[in-house]
Amino acid sequence: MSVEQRRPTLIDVARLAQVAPSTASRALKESPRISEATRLRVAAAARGLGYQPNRVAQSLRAKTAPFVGIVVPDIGVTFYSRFVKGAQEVLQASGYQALVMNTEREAGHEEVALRTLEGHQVTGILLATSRPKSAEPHIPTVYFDSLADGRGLAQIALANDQGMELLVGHLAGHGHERIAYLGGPPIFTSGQERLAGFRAAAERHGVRRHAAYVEIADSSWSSDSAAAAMARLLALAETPTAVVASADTLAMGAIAACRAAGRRVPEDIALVAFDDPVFGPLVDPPVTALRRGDYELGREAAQLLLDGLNGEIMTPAVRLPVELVVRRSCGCP
Amino acid sequence: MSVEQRRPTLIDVARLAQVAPSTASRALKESPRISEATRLRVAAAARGLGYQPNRVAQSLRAKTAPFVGIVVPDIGVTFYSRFVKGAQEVLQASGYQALVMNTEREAGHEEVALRTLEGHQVTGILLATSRPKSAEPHIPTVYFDSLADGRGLAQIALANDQGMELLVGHLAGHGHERIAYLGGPPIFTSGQERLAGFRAAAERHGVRRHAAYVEIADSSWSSDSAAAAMARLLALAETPTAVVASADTLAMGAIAACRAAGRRVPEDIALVAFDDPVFGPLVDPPVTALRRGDYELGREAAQLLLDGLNGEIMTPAVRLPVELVVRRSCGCP
DNA sequence: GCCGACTGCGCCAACGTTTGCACAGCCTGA
DNA sequence: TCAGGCTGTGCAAACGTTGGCGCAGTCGGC
Repeated sequence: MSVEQRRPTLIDVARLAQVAPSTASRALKESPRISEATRLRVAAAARGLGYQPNRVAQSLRAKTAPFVGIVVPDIGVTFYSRFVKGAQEVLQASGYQALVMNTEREAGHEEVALRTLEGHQVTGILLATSRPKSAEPHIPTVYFDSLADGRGLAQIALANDQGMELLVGHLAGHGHERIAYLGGPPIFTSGQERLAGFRAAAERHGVRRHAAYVEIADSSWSSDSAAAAMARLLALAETPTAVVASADTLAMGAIAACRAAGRRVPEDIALVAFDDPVFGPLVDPPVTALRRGDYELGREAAQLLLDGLNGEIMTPAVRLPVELVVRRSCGCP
Repeated sequence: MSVEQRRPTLIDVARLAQVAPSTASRALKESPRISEATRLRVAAAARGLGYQPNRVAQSLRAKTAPFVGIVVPDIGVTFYSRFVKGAQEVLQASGYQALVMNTEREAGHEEVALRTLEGHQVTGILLATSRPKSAEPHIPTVYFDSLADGRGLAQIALANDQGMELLVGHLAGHGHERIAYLGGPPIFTSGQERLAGFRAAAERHGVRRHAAYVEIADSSWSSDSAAAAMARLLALAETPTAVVASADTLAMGAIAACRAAGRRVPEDIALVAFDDPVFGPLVDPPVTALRRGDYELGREAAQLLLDGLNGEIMTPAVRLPVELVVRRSCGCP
């Protein structure tokens, strides 16, 4: 009466094909020194039983699982979900599964995530959360957005300073002299680089420096917290004439804050953003922003890891360029 | 000279603590019949060595891995990435890791994904891709957006017809009589339900039926393809006065198409959408849409799976309500 | 003072797969 | 005729963990 619910194992296949398990294994693996007749018999048996190799057993024997951990701050954010998707594409093509972990931007979670991944014997890690000096995992790792030092197998990041130069240069080229920076807390390397890049670019373009012109939203990177920060900028006696938002969500919050305060963008205050927002061309006003190639970033990072696993890393530190997309929010004609 | 790179195993811990491996295992598991002294000795040894249990070996022995597969059409889409995040939250709290697979909306990929997950001995599956009749996995599965029949452990879906009633009712209440439907190809159950729900609601509200008033974008569900479909609607001799878009990306494409054609929304043509778009309040015009609770959906689905694994499914088919958020695009005052 | 119960621990098998090694049969060449 | 090589297959160990079972020692009750 009881139906055999157990999934068929290699032993079952071997028994059906009248060979030893080791022979069955070799036959399925296309290894040499197996006669054609046996190979066919085993293949038929496997097909007949609907045999699927047990990856867990394979991993145990191989002492490494076909997994790559991807650690991101928040997969609910469009950029990271695209990053993950891009990475998944190239990883799957090489037989790896992605194990995605969210850190919620908390150091403790990152620590737990890395240890969990180690416990699962992952082959490699893509670490996109990049606190400057978290404990280094004992597993081949590609760092995203953290070129701090020579950690891991390789590092990849956006050209944060090139981006800031593009944004600030564009605004300065249109005569803006009071330019503010609206960013998230600079706990990640990219945040630090963007703020530093902003300052350097401002200096280069002779933009007046003003301590109050750097506003930091809270660690949620949410539009709401950016709106609050923007409101503080608007409350200044001498308000800036332009704002550089270091992320798309922040730019959206800034627009909302301007509307609430009755300031028009770009007529009263110009706005540019580092990240190109989803539906950016359709918001009012369309946002001038830097385009990033989210998927490419993930693909590139994954490829870097795969290369590294094969010992073929050529460039251990890659910078991906960004591109300025001019729309209406900067006040261009 | 050679550094011991091998990660410490339970055997190492046992050796250091001068006990048998089985004793070490029990000591770490807080199982009874272990003296307090031994427990402490083992714990100290484990800590000293930085021992991390090998999950692969545990899984092999347990014949099931602490993984839950999550199969989605496209994690690059905001809704699914949030769904995944919500699910991950509750799964991790119960010690499961999420194994996310993209199907790219292709049946073949779904098949491969399911077999891969089985190979990895996952404990359960959240299937959010829901073709009406794909092969059923042999693993406890919660279906999202597919209440077709009594498959799997449980099913969860949005209240698609309630949503359509809200949208069509709202438009009809404002006097619209020529209402068009702009959807993606109805290959998934939710797409079919929305189209059917639209038709039923239109009938109920006495909206004139017109074959040309149903336009289907291509399977990419992209804004661009929606724009093309919208352009076809605008080219009609008697254009509709209102459009119901069955997804946020489609609504965005529709707005873009209207702009390109010089039609104003909502003055010339009203627009409502099933999904609340990211940054929806900021697009021009702000879109009247249904809000879904993306994260909650994922959380709920995961909880349903966990309950099912414990044999405590109360309601095998859950419908999550949606909520109408009225903004400007529908032409309300 | 003896028997039974209980406590604390070790032995061993098992999970499913892979692979080094051994071995049997056959063929070739001297 | 026999050594040596080649071909095809099987045996067994190993990966790290767990849990059933058994065993030695102690303790308590009669």
